[in-house]
Amino acid sequence: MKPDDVRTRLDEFEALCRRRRLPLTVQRRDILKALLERNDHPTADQLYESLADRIPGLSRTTVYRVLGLLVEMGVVRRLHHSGTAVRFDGRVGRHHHLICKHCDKIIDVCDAALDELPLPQPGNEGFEIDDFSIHFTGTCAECRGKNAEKGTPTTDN
Amino acid sequence: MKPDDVRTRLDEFEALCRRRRLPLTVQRRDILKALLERNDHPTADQLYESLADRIPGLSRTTVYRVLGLLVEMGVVRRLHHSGTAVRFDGRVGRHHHLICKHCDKIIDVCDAALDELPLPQPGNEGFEIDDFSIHFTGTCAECRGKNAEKGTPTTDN
DNA sequence: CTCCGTGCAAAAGGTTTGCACTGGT
DNA sequence: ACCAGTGCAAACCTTTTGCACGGAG
Repeated sequence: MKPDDVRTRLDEFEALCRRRRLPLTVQRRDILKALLERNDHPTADQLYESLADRIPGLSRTTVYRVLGLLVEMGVVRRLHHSGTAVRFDGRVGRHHHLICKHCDKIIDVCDAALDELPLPQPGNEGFEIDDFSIHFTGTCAECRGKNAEKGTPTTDN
Repeated sequence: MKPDDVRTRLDEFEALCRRRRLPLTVQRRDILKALLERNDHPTADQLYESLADRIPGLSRTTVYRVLGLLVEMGVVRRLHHSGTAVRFDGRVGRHHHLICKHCDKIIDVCDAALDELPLPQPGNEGFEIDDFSIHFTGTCAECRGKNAEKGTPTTDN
């Protein structure tokens, strides 16, 4: 991410912390900064490694905790957010997924129209695309029911 | 998956085993069958639990090993196949990913045309879609180079 | 007899939790 | 002085590995 964008995002984060009365600690700021500065979707451990020398007494635990907080605040995202266990899919053909962000349920979408979308080649030369899969995120019927009862459909993640 | 489809898939698997001179053991067949019969993208452990009483001495290890074999054979798929560690993404806006199936590298795709695709609502009533993200799988420039040297572009995962 | 798949147990990551300490307010 | 964030260590969960047993060719 470009330095200017990083700065903007950090400022937004700072504002968000103030609004939520959350202390903006060095660790929080630096972990977010380190994540924003790289484009390679690092793991918690990779972030820890890259920060360990800059923030001497930094603990892995803190990296995990801060990342969890950032996700909860909506400032960063988990990729493949299902707990930690790998999930398997018996369907090998092209198909897509509905992923409920409340209960992590994954529902198959077999829709020929989606499979045949006229996909523009993304400008990334050199990458040879074999296949694709669309991940729709949202709220499943079941969780909608539950949230409707509570009257809080705005459970932003 | 419908019983007929399950049967078809199991037959294909049997044929594939014969072609590869791989023994079609009870465990292999039943683990695949259990996966095909459910639509909820189970974890290895969930499959183990559902099979433990049907196949008495079944071991978790075998479930993991057989699932690995099935993936390698192309009969089933891993969802979010990056190793085991969770990866984080600093971009929270709509964007997409190129995922190299050789080195697991993830590259961001920020392409307005992709973001604005006229997406048909999948027929799944009740699911409220907030957003989506397209996962393109293939081979990154770097790995293409490596495989070209080796002359073996068929490093199937 | 040999080979390979399996089961068990132990190891190897990755992530979370309990508890004490510390820094800012 | 208080509260929340942090660090350390240990626990926990998922996955892999080493080794011995047993069944099929």
